[in-house]
Amino acid sequence: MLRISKLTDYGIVLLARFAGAPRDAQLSAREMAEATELPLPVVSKMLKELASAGLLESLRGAKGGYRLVRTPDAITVAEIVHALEGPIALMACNAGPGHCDQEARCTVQEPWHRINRAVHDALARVTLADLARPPASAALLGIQNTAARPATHPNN
Amino acid sequence: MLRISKLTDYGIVLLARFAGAPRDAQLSAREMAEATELPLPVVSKMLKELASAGLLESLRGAKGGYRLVRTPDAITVAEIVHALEGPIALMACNAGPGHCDQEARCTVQEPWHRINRAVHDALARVTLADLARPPASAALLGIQNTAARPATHPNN
DNA sequence: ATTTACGGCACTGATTTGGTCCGATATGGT
DNA sequence: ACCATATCGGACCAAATCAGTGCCGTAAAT
Repeated sequence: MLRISKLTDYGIVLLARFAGAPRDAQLSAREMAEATELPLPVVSKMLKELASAGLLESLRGAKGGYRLVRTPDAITVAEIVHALEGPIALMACNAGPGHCDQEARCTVQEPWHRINRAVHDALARVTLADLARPPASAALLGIQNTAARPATHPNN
Repeated sequence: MLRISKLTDYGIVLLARFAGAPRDAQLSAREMAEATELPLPVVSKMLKELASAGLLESLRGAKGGYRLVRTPDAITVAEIVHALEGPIALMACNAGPGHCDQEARCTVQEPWHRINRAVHDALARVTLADLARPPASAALLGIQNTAARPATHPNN
């Protein structure tokens, strides 16, 4: 299914909420759990990971919480995914040499690297600020295909 | 890690070999297993799946085997991935409505759909013919590459 | 009839995912 | 000083998925 894990998804949703909050807002795990209606332990876990990945800054003790280290427009989805799931690598060989025992006789590596790069770029073109922006203004984004095809799904 | 499963990878490698073979070549599971040095049961399993997905045609009985139904340039990587892993959906909500219980209050759906589409397009722009076309011109020689394997390959 | 090879399915072990819990530590308030 | 509130950093577990194997049936060629 080629999917991003549920936990990573949660992480992104959480970050998007930070991005949507007032600048430098500081939010606790509890607050975030309430806002998203996700179980507190999960929220807590993800916030920890995001903090240790350097995307959030943690403030301990009473009145503690987390806040964004950088501005939302300086954080890309590619970065977040990389922080939570490791390198964006569709195939093992995209994560670096030595991951694939077919390396020697594999005939498809090079095109595959191009595909991987294209996927990475697609994720890198969207920032956290874009995710926090309400639906209506989405057309302002640099990606052009929004208006034309709202109806049909890209699945298939 | 955002990865395509190993089995799907195998499937693609197998298809690429079909694409690299002479037009309408018919290859058995055993031949493919030898060529790729993958275990026969695995190869067999994947070929079955590819056949039932309609990408390969199977010919039963002695001297049986598989062959491509369409020409390599008419089969996209997106299609193959879809056939083997289901819809290309980075997030649950990309696979259709009802998959995500956050749907109501989720603020990031729309941008995410665009990302998903971009990824899909990246996969759709590469065809099996592209994968079968190795680094240089050796493709014209056909199947003999088991014996005349290129000594070096481009890395990264 | 025998051999070769696909078709379908069930099954297993290993890994990953999704989620929980707990003790330790840091901070603010009284 | 003390306590309540938070994060920190693990370990931990069940469930799902992945990767791979095996078996039996059926179809075609010789």
